[in-house]
Amino acid sequence: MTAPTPSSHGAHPLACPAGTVLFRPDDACSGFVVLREGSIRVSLTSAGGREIVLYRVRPGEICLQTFTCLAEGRTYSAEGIAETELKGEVIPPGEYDRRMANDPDFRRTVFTAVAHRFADFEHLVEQLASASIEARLAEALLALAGHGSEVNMTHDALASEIGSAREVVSRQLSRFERSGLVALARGKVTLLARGALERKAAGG
Amino acid sequence: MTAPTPSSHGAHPLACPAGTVLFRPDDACSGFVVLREGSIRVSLTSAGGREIVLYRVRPGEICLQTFTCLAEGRTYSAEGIAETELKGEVIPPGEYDRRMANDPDFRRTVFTAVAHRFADFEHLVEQLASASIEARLAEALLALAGHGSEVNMTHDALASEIGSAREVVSRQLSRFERSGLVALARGKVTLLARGALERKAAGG
DNA sequence: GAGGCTTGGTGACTTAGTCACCGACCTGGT
DNA sequence: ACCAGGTCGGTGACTAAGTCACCAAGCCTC
Repeated sequence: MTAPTPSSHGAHPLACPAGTVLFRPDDACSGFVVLREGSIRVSLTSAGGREIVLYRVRPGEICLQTFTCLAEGRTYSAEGIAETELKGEVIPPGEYDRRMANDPDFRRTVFTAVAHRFADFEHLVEQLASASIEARLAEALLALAGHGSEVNMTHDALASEIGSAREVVSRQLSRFERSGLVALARGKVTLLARGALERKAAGG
Repeated sequence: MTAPTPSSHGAHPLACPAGTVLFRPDDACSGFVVLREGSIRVSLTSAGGREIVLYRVRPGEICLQTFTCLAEGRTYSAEGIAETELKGEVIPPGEYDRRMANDPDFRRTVFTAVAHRFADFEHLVEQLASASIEARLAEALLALAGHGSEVNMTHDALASEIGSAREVVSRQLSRFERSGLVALARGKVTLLARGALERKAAGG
């Protein structure tokens, strides 16, 4: 998959530091974000204060929220935060519409990205509806560690990743630690046994 | 919102009785369904046998599964069943691509529908992540009853609607019945107090 | 190095989900 | 009509998950 190539006309540059709030619920959408560098975390916070991370936008991917807002002319319903420094372009709504109509490559890229996101969403629903905390946490740790073996996040942040509560995550991490699967330190989880975690993630 | 107008070329008619399985996980997608009459229930069944209804396709709406399959050239990941007799057309993949490229109205309709579906999905995730069974069941009953006041479904089917278990639904329904919110009969729930149910659905 | 904030740990409790089982109801056949 | 087998719903007992209240350890700033 390639990122949509930004047009030289209409698009304006996007550059902001880590921690920037890009959008909140009820914000109007200022344009279609084409990310070149960095990572955006998109999350929902329910009435009870429970937060859940829906997905992350990385270079070459799209922000589904933004797509939805542009297609229906509505406001955002989730929150988007820059997890790292961001670089990219913002294609304003008019320009976005024009390119969707006239640029087949752009259109195809957007579609494929939307479809892909949807598959992720389905996975999220399936996990929420039927996977154990043990499995969801193991999966999240593996995903967040990437190729490395460290996850630098608080238990609270991990709870948001899987849509659960901090205490629940703490207790599950303790169990993982006692089984020798991870090592714990303040704000950090070190994976010691990927294989075993993968088995847990698969529900074994 | 208007349904995409079927082309006189390429599309072939769809007509099948209630209960027909339209697609299962891993099936290839035979084309884009434009529904004129009826209702398709799309659900996921996880490894543990837990089923959850993702959404229903009604006239003027689209099947997101199908969109995903066509956009990425992949197989289905969920199951689609005709809840009622269906009438409509199937637009084969090639024709679908052509119309997405050349027919702005068709394209806009598909986009809007995809965006709308996504909003529903987000709501589902939010509910799964943080709403109580009481609230989810109340909401489901109100949605399933529509303008009427009867829901002709078994407790098992209701459990699939909210991604829970039959026993849990039975117990919650008993509580609703004791509070005078519903009346219960085999395979049927009658809503007696919509207002109170609406309050429950909102988390009150 | 004291005070305040963030992070994590824990016990007690509530809510939800699972398992096993039973009884009521429905349907079709004889 | 009666019975057999299937579907549907109810229930007790247990486990898993989420909530609430609180405390202790680390960390940061002044």
